[in-house]
Amino acid sequence: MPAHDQSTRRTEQRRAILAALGSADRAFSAQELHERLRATEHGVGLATVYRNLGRMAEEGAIDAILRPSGETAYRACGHGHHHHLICRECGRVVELHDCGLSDWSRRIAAEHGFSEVEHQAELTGLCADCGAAA
Amino acid sequence: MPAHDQSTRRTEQRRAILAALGSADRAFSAQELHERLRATEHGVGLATVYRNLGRMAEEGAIDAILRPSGETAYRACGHGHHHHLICRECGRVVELHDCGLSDWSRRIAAEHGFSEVEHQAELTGLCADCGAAA
DNA sequence: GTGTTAATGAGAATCATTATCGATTGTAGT
DNA sequence: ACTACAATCGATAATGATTCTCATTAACAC
Ligand SMILES: [Mn+2]
Ligand SMILES: [Mn+2]
Ligand SMILES: [Zn+2]
Ligand SMILES: [Zn+2]
Repeated sequence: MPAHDQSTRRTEQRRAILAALGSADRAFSAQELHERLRATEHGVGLATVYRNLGRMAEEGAIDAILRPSGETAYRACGHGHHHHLICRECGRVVELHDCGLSDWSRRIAAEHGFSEVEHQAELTGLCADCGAAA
Repeated sequence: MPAHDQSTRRTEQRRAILAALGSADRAFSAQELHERLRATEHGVGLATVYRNLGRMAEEGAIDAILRPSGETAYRACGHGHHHHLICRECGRVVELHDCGLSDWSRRIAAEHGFSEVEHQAELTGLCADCGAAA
């Protein structure tokens, strides 16, 4: 009488992580999220934060953003192909569902005999608020 | 009578590092470069490899490429603004001095009230050789 | 409820990168 | 060529992020 089921379980920790990401408009690293979760509620173990972020990312539920420092940050984004416009001061993230690279990418790939080409792009700058700090 | 000079010294190690980078068409991480240098010649200390790559990168002498894993790889590139087309199989790097993002970047920035916007983009795929491995 | 087993969490282990600091060495000056 | 000295090197310790271990907990199908 084996309980045969390998589906994903709805744990309290995962709910907390998703909730934290969902309410923010910026991306958080595992460390940052762990810290933030420690305060509120009952906290979530660091390993659990890493595990869930990693899983959710490969399931496509959230987006992984690689910071210039090399750390990975995560954000609950809308679906479909898009890029990010990130404020390098406050971290605010704007989703860009209007991708202007497809044509360029395709053309370059052909010119150099490359196949199965993927592209990755990101814009960084100062958002309206942070840019006001003249 | 102090020897007042803070210029960059021409050390044997730096020459070796530059030579190794210059002969390759792919990017190397500090670890990889250290390993490669260990075989040939008299080898260079790991810390020295890190120091010099870091320095050369911020001096603009070489390019730093952030891999998806988070490690930083370096390559001796041509000057001026450009992007990279990288084979995800063999690591070959093609410099793209034809940047097709300026317009898109500018427009997006204006639309969202961002200023001082920089863009970063990279194409990955299979080069002609690696794509032949049907 | 009970059983099965995915999920958790405290802490050890990895791995890349950085910091130490005494030993070298490039160089301007003589 | 000889000196003086700061820049550089290199062996190694330290850091920091991420992953692994494994005993304990808790979803959830029956
Ligand atoms: Mn996104
Ligand atoms: Mn380059
Ligand atoms: Zn901002
Ligand atoms: Zn290739």
